[in-house]
Amino acid sequence: MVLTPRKERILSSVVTGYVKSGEPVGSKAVAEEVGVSSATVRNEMAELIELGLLEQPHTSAGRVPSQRGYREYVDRLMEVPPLKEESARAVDAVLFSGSYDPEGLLERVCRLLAGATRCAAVVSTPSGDSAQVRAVQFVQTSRRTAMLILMSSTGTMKSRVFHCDFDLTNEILRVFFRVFNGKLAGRNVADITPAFLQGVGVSLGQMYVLMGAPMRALLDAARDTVGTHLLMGGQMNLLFYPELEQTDVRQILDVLEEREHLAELLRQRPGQVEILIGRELGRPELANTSLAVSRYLVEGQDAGALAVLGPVRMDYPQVAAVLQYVSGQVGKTLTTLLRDQ
Amino acid sequence: MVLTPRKERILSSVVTGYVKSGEPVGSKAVAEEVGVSSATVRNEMAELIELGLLEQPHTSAGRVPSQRGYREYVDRLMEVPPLKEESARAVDAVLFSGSYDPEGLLERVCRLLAGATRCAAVVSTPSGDSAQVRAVQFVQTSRRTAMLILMSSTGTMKSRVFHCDFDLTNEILRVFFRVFNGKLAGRNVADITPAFLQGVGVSLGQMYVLMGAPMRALLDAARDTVGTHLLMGGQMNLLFYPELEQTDVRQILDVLEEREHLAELLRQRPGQVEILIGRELGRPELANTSLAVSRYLVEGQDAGALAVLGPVRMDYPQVAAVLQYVSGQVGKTLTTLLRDQ
DNA sequence: ATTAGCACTCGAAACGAAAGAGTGCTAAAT
DNA sequence: ATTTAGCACTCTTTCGTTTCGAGTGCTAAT
Repeated sequence: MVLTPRKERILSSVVTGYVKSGEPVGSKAVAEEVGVSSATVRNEMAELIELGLLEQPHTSAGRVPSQRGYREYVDRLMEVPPLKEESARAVDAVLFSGSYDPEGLLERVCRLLAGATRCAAVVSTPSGDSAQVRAVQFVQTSRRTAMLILMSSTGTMKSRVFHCDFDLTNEILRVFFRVFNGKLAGRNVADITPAFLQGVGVSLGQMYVLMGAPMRALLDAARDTVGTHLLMGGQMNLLFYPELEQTDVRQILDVLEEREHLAELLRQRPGQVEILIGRELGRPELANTSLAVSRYLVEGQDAGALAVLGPVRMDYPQVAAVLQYVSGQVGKTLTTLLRDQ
Repeated sequence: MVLTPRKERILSSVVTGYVKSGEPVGSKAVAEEVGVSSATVRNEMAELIELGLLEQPHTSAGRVPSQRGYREYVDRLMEVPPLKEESARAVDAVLFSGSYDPEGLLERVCRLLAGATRCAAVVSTPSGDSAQVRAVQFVQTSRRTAMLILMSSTGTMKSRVFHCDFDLTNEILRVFFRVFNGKLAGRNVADITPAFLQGVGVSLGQMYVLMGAPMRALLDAARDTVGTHLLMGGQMNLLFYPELEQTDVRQILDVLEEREHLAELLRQRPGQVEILIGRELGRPELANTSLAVSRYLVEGQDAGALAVLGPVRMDYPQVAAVLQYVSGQVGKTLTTLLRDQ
């Protein structure tokens, strides 16, 4: 689609105007911005409607961008400003405050994104597909309970408390430690399956009966390590947009609870902010929303995604700027965390 | 306030009718239920208005319970049915599934309450005021990072990962272990303050310089152990009630974010379900909501609270039944967990 | 003390007119 | 060939009016 420069300016003006006000934009307001008469603007806008880039709620109303119009704007017209110095500093502050584990970091990032964009934020944690078992630790927590900690090569730590119906002596815990680390160290976490543990069990002979509880805990922790987790925050921000009715919001949130579908949407090309507009999201419930996704890299490898869900009438340049900066910083920080190991 | 039995039946009928429909209740509907003519009901309702137990949105509309009317209903008229067998079983299933740590359990309970009542749920964890340090464990997680785990006598475990700018040898971790457990075991967790750690530091001499990071981690973990935590869930359920406008919901949720105020509201008498109605909550933003609180006991001691926040037009008997049963079971379960230690 | 009957009240829904923002089109100007 | 001024037209919004009906309050009969 090739537009004359003036049509581009008019389309941009309609988009920014509508994003700001939420009201259809009249030819007069656009004319002032573009510097031609309102009649000219009207003629041009009529053609933009022909092209399917604008819409008219009804004759004699102003114009509103169509979803294709937003697409054109996002793909070719908008400029993503660099993040303001002070905002960038605020982001960094959040990143470097607090704990040293990836999941905690990403949780803070999720809240940050929600706050900075006034939208709902979704963050996916790195998948642990390729993670290997670094070590398994046992810590006694009471006479008959202990905590199992599974540490992986990707820096995650997952713990589970388990309960045995016999007293856990130091002796027994040492045995657990020896057996688990002996069999597992260096293995792919993804290999820890019920079948695999069955196999381990057989080789243990009678000792196996003692190890049911820790094995269940291990399995659980492994599943947790391998899987991608979705963190969400700021869902309430969607209530701020009058074009999203209460019922709409409820439906949107229901869709967000379908983890598989959401995870699918986050699978975008890494390297830039990808934006999905309205019906492009493939769900009628989300037809009035847009999703901006930016994947982050850890050690140069695609690892996870940061995303923002808001109304179609979203401030795309602002959101893109935030996502771009934050995903870059998240990637760097996580890489450092990992390198350090 | 003494009401004739018939007035009681009429008030009950108005409350249940209004709770069910959300519409003002007319004399005809009540008449059918109570078995007298609508004119009689109208006369009685007029007196109930005099008494301040009912309200009339306008002449020629049906009646609506006033907040005092709800109060009367809740205090004297409603009967709390025992929880249905199957519901009780569902609750138990949630309690006994999953992990063995109190916080995890209470999180599940929170979700459960939200789902079962279609309201927002708030759960406070037991305070660790009186907790003593059972042990401090260190687990190496990478060359220069380790996890500190603080286990308390109340069964909680809080962990923090910390980072040192020197390599953590086994030797060093053993020293950490000896020092921390030597100085802390058996002490009140609440005593772990910056000042106290300063004191410990002085007695360590030069070794102190190594211990900054783990001490900060410890402090953080201790704060976490001592403090009461508020878990919340199902905030979105409030969107289901048309009488709560979008803006109202937003304000309500803002108030819920004020942890101190919320914690204050949960400080009720243990032993029964306490219900606060509308303005009794002391915040104009909450004037259209009610809170039902039930505190749970661990080892016979008041420990924490389960609560449900919904519209004033709440199904009080149902909510009370759920809370009563769940808080009983939570108390039992946590007590067992603790005893086992 | 209760109830039937009935006029009355008040909000909600339906309708219509007026106002106003913004358009589309035509003809003049550049 | 573009651009613009001018003007009639369209469609929503707003506001006042009317209508309708649920539900009441009161009175008189039971």
